[in-house]
Amino acid sequence: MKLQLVKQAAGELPDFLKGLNPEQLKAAATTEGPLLIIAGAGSGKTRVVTFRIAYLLDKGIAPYNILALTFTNKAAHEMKERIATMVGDSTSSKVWAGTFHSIFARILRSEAEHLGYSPSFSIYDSDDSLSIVRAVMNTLGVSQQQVPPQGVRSRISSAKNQMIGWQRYAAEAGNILEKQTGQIYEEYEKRLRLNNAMDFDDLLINIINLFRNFPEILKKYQDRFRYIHVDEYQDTNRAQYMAIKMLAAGQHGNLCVVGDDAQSIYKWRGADIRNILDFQNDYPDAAVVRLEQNYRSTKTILSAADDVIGNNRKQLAKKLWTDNPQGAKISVLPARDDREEADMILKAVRSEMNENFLAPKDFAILYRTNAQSQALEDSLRRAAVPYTIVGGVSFYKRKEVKDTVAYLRLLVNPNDSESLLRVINEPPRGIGATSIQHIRTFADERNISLFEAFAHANEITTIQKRAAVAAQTFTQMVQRFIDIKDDIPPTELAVSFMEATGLLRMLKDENTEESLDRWNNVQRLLSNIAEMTAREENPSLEAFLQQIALVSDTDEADTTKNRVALMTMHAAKGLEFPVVFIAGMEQGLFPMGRAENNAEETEEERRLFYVGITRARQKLYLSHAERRFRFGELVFSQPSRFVGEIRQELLEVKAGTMSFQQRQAPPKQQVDFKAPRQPFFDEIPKDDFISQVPPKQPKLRVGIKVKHAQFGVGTVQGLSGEGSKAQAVVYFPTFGKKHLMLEYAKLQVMG
DNA sequence: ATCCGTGAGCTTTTT
DNA sequence: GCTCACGGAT
Repeated sequence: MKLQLVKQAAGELPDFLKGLNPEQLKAAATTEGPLLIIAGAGSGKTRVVTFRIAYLLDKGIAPYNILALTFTNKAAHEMKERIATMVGDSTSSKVWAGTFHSIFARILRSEAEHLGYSPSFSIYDSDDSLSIVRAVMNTLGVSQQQVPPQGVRSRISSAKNQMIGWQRYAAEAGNILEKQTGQIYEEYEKRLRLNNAMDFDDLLINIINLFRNFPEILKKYQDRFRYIHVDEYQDTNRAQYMAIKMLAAGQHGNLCVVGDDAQSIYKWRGADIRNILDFQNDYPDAAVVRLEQNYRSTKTILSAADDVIGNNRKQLAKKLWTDNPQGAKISVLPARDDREEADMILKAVRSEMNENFLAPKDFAILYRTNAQSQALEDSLRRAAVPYTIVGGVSFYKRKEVKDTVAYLRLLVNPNDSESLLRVINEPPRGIGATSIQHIRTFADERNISLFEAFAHANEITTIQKRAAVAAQTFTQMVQRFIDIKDDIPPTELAVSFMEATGLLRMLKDENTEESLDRWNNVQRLLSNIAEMTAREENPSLEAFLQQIALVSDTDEADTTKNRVALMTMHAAKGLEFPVVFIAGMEQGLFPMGRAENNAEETEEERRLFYVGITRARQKLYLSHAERRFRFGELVFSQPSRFVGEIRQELLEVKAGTMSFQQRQAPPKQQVDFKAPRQPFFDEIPKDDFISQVPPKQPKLRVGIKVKHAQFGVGTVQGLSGEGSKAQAVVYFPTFGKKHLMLEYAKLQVMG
């Protein structure tokens, strides 16, 4: 009966939908009204959503009537690409597909004036917002020693995600800490406003404010977005939930959400799993489709995932199954320490490559924290196995890149005082903290922006003439570029502006390996602008800045290259690999220490493990170390309880130097912390070690070559003073003559 | 203003 | 083990 219905429907459906299974087909073809797709790991979720959109287009729905919201740029790109292969580039590119933040930023930019922002508002990332919190704390006289700024920032952010403004936050503040946070919150918000800037949270909140206060604008977007898709719905927070609800409340309101409650791993960032659990309450007439057939993994891997997630309580009913073969058992690799763990993984990679004809790109090594990548990298590098780190320290977080971005922001948004302060002494312009303080007071008194105050520095009696001249010279330089901003192409503008700032010159003149690296990074950013100019229809510096504010390195990871991928399990969501390693399966690390005694957090960690397991198609390895370096200290730990949640017959322990059984049975000899420690790694013989300690005072003479940490190699030209007053005059080819205090400057005598 | 050493905090995870 | 703010010294 049901099958017949499907068949009937299928008769009218375009051919390309025929490759779908009945559930997938239902999900793709139910285009009207609210729809909840509960999509288990590896059940073809992305495929279904892209087919659904292709189907809508095929039915004649205009591409700009379709909205698809994702969490990462990567997911959005992938979706667009897949749609493009089905309907062509020109149609696909008109579909509104992007991250919450980028789509909302785009809308906000065209509606900015309604909310009192200018369209060229700056977008602050979490580092920027942290430094504003710090600055605010300084002006309010709150000690950063007593109140960690990081904590303040996260309290503010989580308040914003729950749409609690500073007024309400302050009113409801119970303890001193909250009252203090409330004050900082207020000042923080005011400063962002003055700077014509939004943080990530504002991009969501301001959309809601816009829709709330301007019904006609809301209606415009409700009419535009007739078909709304939300990916990873389980990860939406309160604000995202509200925004979606408002958009879908219009006369069209065809809302399709896709998610898997078992893969909710962003609670810490404000994700509210209730949003998906309660979808059917919010939309009583919602259709529900469960995608339960897994096309990705072996039976073994799926059973393990099932064993693990079964220990969580709150779940939507679903049962994943697969037609795939049973597959190999899951290997457990017990190691003595993190280095041995890395070596065991390396060994396994090599033998898998040889035995199963796999290439580096078929492997992923996943871990809980980025810090774990170090040992793994070392191992792979030594063995010359090509690898790539996904995520990690972002290109856009490097100082010189942030400085360049700040310069460019200043160009499009001179009100952006944070950016001004960031770059004012980069290169040094002789405007010190005291002068800046006075200029700031001047700005506050006249209620003008810091930039304007800088421009009128000559009227400020409290600062030195030299500083005033420097301040004005700087603003005049920036102003010259602001004046021609719209008359010349963005790339040309950016390049000549950056030349004029002196930043490039400074880096070049420093002429060290690091500074040339930095110079290159600035150039790379500039060439990104050129790239965008070539790609976009009407390129602008504003658009470029908005775009880079919202991309992460995870999005840029080049998976096309044939390399072993290293990343956190969070970064791995949505990906799949034939062979997956999960490293660091230890109590205190995974689950994290703080989660161990907290049921909810343990459940979230468990979901993260579930995500990790289900990335694997054919083979899964779990490794753990008995001890590892954390915070520069050797830490001992037990194997993770999560490993024990997988039924024994699915596991196979690869004996390392010690067998798993030995450590699982209560060891006869508990590790005695007072006992002399086992030699760790290849211990350095004592004599060698001592000989490496440099003598307290290097024996310097005139004419000898020395090495300085910053200036490099130079020649000693003179010596003076004794004991703590001892000084040397050293000539460095690239830096010239330097007077150095021997007590501080650690000079190495060159052999 | 700039350079250096010190000590605290950091490691969850990201748009 | 690393990074960053801070303080002391020049």
